Amino acid sequence: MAPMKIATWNVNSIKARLPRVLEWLAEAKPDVALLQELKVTDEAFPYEPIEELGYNTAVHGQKTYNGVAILSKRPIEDVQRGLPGDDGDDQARYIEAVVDTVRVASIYLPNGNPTDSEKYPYKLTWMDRLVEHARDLLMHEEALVLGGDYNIIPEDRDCYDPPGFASDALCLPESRARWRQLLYLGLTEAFRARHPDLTAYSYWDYQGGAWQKDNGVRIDHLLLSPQAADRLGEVDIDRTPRGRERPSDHTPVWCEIDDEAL
DNA sequence: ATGGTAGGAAGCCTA
Repeated sequence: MAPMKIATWNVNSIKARLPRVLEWLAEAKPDVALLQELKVTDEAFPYEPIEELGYNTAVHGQKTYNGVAILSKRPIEDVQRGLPGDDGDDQARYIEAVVDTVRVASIYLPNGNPTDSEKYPYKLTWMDRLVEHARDLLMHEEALVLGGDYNIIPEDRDCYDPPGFASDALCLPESRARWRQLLYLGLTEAFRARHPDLTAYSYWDYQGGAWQKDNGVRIDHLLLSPQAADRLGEVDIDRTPRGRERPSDHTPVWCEIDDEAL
């Protein structure tokens, strides 16, 4: 079998972005696509044109805000909606499922700005819950890919203007400490593992000509369990969709998971 | 220059 290509993309409204998503699926042909910020309910998700391209779908939608999905050319099994750890949290930011030999999740981690609002502590406690859930998942000792918009700039070199972002929720020490907690569990960040010295971004603001100036940040990530990291093939950021008409402000990040060794 | 742009909802919020 060919390697499994797994991509993550914050589409910023699946309705507004449908032409961009369809052409990207047809061109990039990911086996699994982890989407975030759908901004639609489950009922309003555009299943038909996506299924016509050969994708199965698992959606955890929400009106106006949030919403995540898993698209897969192979069957989707054992779908789990919502991040465990707080039954009172009704924001649709997490969906998990098994595809072939790999467990995958599509994650839309809270932004956390402004930091003097309740949004910042929500981000931090959400990350605490993610750390706890990742710890549970790693106990299974299986191939696991946690992909999504983490709203975390891991290091200053992942940002075009570190001083300008120093007090941003994407960079603050409490946010980065929780990001490192995920890494300390034994998760491997795919892009940095494959490209130790590269500067590359996955998000550019719509404002101020950020794309044209390459004023970007790298906040979309793929975190791999040891069993997935052992099978890691190529990793890259596909800048093409960001340069098109009516783009998302994010662009896809993808990796290959090779077949299991015999 | 505490602006600017995009999306969705409904005349503001989120990013």
